[in-house]
Amino acid sequence: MDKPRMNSAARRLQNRDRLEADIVAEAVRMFAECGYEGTSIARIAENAGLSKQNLMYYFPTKQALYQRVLDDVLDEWLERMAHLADAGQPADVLRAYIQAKLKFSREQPYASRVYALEVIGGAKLYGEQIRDRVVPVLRRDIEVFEGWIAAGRIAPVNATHLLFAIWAMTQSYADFAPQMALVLDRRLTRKDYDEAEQTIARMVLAAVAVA
Amino acid sequence: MDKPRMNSAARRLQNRDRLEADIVAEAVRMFAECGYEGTSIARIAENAGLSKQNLMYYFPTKQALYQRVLDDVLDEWLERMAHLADAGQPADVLRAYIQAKLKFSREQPYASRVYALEVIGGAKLYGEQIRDRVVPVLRRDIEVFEGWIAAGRIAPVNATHLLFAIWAMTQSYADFAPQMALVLDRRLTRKDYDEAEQTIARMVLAAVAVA
DNA sequence: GTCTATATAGGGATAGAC
DNA sequence: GTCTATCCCTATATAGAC
Repeated sequence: MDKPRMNSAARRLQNRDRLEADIVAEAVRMFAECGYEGTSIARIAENAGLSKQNLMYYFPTKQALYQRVLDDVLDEWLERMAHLADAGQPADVLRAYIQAKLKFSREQPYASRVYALEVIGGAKLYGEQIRDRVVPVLRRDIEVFEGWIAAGRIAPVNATHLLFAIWAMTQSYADFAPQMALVLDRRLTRKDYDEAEQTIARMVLAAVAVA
Repeated sequence: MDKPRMNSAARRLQNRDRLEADIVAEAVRMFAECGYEGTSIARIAENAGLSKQNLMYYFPTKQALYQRVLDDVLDEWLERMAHLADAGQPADVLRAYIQAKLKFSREQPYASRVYALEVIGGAKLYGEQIRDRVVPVLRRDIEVFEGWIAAGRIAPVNATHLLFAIWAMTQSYADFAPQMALVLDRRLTRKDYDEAEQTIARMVLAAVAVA
């Protein structure tokens, strides 16, 4: 991937991108585990392998780093969830939606948790972005459901609460995984996620009366 | 309620109980809004109407106060949820369970959120109590579901994931209420909770194939 | 861009008078 | 039980040398 003849300015930019990505990855993990206030930039820097002052060269304030973390979380999530409701049979779309959201919980648990922590705390630092980037997507999904109902393609359920339910069930496999692990007396495995997907899909599809 | 002839020792105890309850109530709210590290005992004390040093007379450390907060949250929750699965038709028990859990989310959103924050963070400070007090209850519920399946009273679903799903859907009406408010462009009302209850019950009952 | 040094604030916790 | 005063630590952020 590295072009040997790349000029120095481009190499500098690439190094910077890589370093920033390392910092953000460590920040996601720590913000998820310890919360915003419980995480110090010194420990993020230490775990990312640079000094606190050096980290602050790349991210001038803790809030800037936090915003960047949530920006990246949303970028990744929106990219994965895009175009899911565009077309197809309701049952297939719903199954794909559940599968994609659950996959995100499994593959990016820290991202899911950072987002959840922000929402639970009242979205005090990131509410505007949620309003601008997340809410329109959710509203569009609800409209898709309502279109299906109007067309008689699924049973008449409350589309808003149906979406909230799907979101809640899939999200909890990231957020509440620690409690699930205590109940199961072991960490969640890939098989658990597959069984979760089947159970959730069964509930949703049975409620809207499509196979 | 106050007996005029109550002796001074009893009155002192009662005042202490009331003051501690005020402190805990304020602590629940602040821990839910700002997290453990984001909440200072000075601000809890200020909002509860006493000095920081005086608060520390009643709760010697911040952790002690936090433990007390979670103890009280669990007490309240366990009391409300007790005896729900003891008897009755599966459909009635499931409906009552959903209703009770959802009512807790509506009436004690801060309690739900403090608990959620602790779990999301990996239950680092309260994991042992969750293991001792919550997990046995959840396992018993799962066994009840499995008993119904074995007896052919409900369809054969994955009982564990069914319970996780019910927990997730009801819990989210406390934890994710801020995001729901953004989607609806208004705060959740009693009517929203009623509609949520109907939608969740519909999903659960349809999945286990009982009316 | 990375380092040493430091400013400045706030937090939890303690001591001791009353 | 409540107050004043204070210790000690950690945190974010900044200044300036190299």
